[in-house]
Amino acid sequence: MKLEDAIKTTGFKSQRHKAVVNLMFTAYQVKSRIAQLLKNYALTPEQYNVLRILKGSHPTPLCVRDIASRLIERNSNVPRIADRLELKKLVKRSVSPADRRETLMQITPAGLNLLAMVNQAMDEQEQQVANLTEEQAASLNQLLEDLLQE
Amino acid sequence: MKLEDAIKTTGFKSQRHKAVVNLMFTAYQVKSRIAQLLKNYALTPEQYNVLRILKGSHPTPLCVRDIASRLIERNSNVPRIADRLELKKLVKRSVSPADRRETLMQITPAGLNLLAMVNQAMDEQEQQVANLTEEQAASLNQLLEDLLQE
DNA sequence: GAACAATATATGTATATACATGCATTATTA
DNA sequence: TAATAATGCATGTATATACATATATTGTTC
Repeated sequence: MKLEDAIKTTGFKSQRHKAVVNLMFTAYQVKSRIAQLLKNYALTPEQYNVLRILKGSHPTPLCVRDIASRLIERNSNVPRIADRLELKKLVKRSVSPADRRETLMQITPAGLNLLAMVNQAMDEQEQQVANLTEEQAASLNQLLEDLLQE
Repeated sequence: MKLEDAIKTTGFKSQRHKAVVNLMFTAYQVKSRIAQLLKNYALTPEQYNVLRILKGSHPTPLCVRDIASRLIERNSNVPRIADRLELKKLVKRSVSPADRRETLMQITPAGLNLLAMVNQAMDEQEQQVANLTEEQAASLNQLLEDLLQE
């Protein structure tokens, strides 16, 4: 569905104005599609992101601050996301011996298995999530980078 | 800050993959900038969007369903956002005479005043929120539209 | 027109965001 | 080294999202 129809707008005052709304709309739609896919595995997008980060460093554990610094949403509350992942036995936590203030997190074998299944499903549906050629994607990346420059 | 530095990633497997992450990241950054600006007026982005929608139809009131259908985030809980706006006396609610199931919402003069101030601040800072020329914005709009096509 | 279905909104619960505060631990410095 | 500052995380509160359910009202149909 086109943006104007989706949010019942008749017009934008400029392409720039439309682009800001379009950016929010498109990000929301893509996130929703990903969330739907993840629902089959009882994961939220945030839990999935934390699992991916932990897989990236596996078997080396990461402390809470390290995980937070790799998340897009900087105010995500990693301890509470970790609570839910730990309940599902997808990660385990331990106190760092080097600095007892730090909580180390590590993905479990169950977490790795689940992530492998999710990633396969993601790969299979990648064009349904975001239908772009490599050339279009490169253009988009450049524009998004420009957009944030002040 | 560049995307790779911001989320401490060393590489993406494709431009397409990077574009999906970049889309989320950029939308989050822009929304955060807007949220910061709105904080000066004690509004959340969601409250601001509802106010804008009500201003668009003013003085004609809208029912809850009409507002929801104009929001990007379709699962926003309009009754509860309305609770907060009503507490601040920025909107008023009434039961529809035509259909007593419907709750009509209308922006108040105080709401219109606040919105006028916010919109002026937005206009003054628009390049800080999203730094794009009209040409770049048009390209971005086309790419975002393509992205969602299945 | 009574019974049932559909609709509109409100409300409840789980998760997440945004931000403040508190506690334990480590680092600094006088 | 004792006092203080800084750090890392957990936890509390307000708001929002996602979705299920409840209630009131309206529409439909026999």
